[in-house]
Amino acid sequence: MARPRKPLLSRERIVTAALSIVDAEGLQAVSTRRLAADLGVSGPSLYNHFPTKDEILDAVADSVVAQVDLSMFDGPGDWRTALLEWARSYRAALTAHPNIVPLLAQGPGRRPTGLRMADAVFGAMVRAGWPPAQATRVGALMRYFVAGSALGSFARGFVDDPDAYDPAAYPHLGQAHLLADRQEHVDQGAFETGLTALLDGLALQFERLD
Amino acid sequence: MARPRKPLLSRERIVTAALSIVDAEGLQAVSTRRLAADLGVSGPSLYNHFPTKDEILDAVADSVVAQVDLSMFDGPGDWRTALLEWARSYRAALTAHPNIVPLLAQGPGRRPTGLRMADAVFGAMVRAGWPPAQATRVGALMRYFVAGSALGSFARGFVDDPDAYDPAAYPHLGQAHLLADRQEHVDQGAFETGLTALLDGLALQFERLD
DNA sequence: ACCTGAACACCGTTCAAGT
DNA sequence: ACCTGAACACCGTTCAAGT
Repeated sequence: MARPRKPLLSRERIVTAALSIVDAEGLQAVSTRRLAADLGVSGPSLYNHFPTKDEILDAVADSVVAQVDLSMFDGPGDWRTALLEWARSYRAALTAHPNIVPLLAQGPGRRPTGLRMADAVFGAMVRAGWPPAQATRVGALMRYFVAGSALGSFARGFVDDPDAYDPAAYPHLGQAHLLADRQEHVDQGAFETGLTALLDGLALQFERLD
Repeated sequence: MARPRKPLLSRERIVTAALSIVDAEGLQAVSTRRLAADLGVSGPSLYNHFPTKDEILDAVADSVVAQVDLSMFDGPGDWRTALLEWARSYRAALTAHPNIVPLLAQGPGRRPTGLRMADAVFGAMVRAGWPPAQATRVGALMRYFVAGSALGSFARGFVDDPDAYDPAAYPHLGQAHLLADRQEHVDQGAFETGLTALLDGLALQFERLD
């Protein structure tokens, strides 16, 4: 074929196709040859649009974080409600693409949407009366909790097999295998419980500021 | 050489060597050939001790989680102090081997030390008076926070270069490049602030139980 | 500028062969 | 049982060649 009049690829098409593979078959299923085949081109073509495979996956992670709603930080709402809504939107974006979450480990700093998010949270917290140093911490610790909840799905680890758990070794986990079934439910409950606790605790600290 | 009288390898030696590579050069530097070379054997030898490379890395992750102190759950202390000390020990174990953290994404369920940890937390919370359903959530949400804090080091993302941050795009991040320097400090502060908030919030929920 | 096939150095894993 | 070298199908990436 050689060069067509109109480019066959674009960064956007590549990112979309890569995310499809990640969602359907996991991170490890993404190879440059496979991704290119899905797009109807040959492997090396991708290098006209991204310098490395890692940067493709970076862009995929960025596209997921871009789905997080940040509008609650513009509105007139109080900081607590804004953090609550942001955390839920953030978690929803991540759990919609769970296979991508390990990729967020590299930190959001270099990714533009991660920066935009950090900026929005920090700005809103300062506007609400948090001192800048505290505002930085609030943004970071909320992110820890949300990322951890999407990443480390506590219940996902439990196998749906009673024989997997020796009661002598794990005396309190007799019912652990039941959790596999209700994984999403457990995660959801733990997330909401933790979110409430975190915001309650931050409210106590905010009261003590003056 | 063929088979020696005494085995050259053991699961433990393999895990130790793999962790050294992960710590020094990152997850991606671990290949079966490289790992075997560090151990003075040829690549396929590893398959006498582990069925796959993934299981080697799983064992490495397990060995890190095994460093977490759980003794505070046996003692006579209150649940809040136990959770506080556990969270710090947990975070210390993970931040000592930051490159391993993305691997924890697969969940702790299948790994024996992760199960032992879940069992200890759950048992101690129930003993302290938390209803079982809540005790499960408490264990999970604490894990979210600690894993997230080790994983997503908020500050790590910031590049130590003022030009990296266009003030028009990120109006509140003018000083962001300063964070790179103080990354560990920021993370530490955010972790402690979040930990206090989380425990304060859980204490409020605990009071409302009866 | 943007795509191609060929090529490079590397992977994880299998397996027959050695002791 | 535990190690070896050879081999398989794959990888990310480079590059000269095509339009």
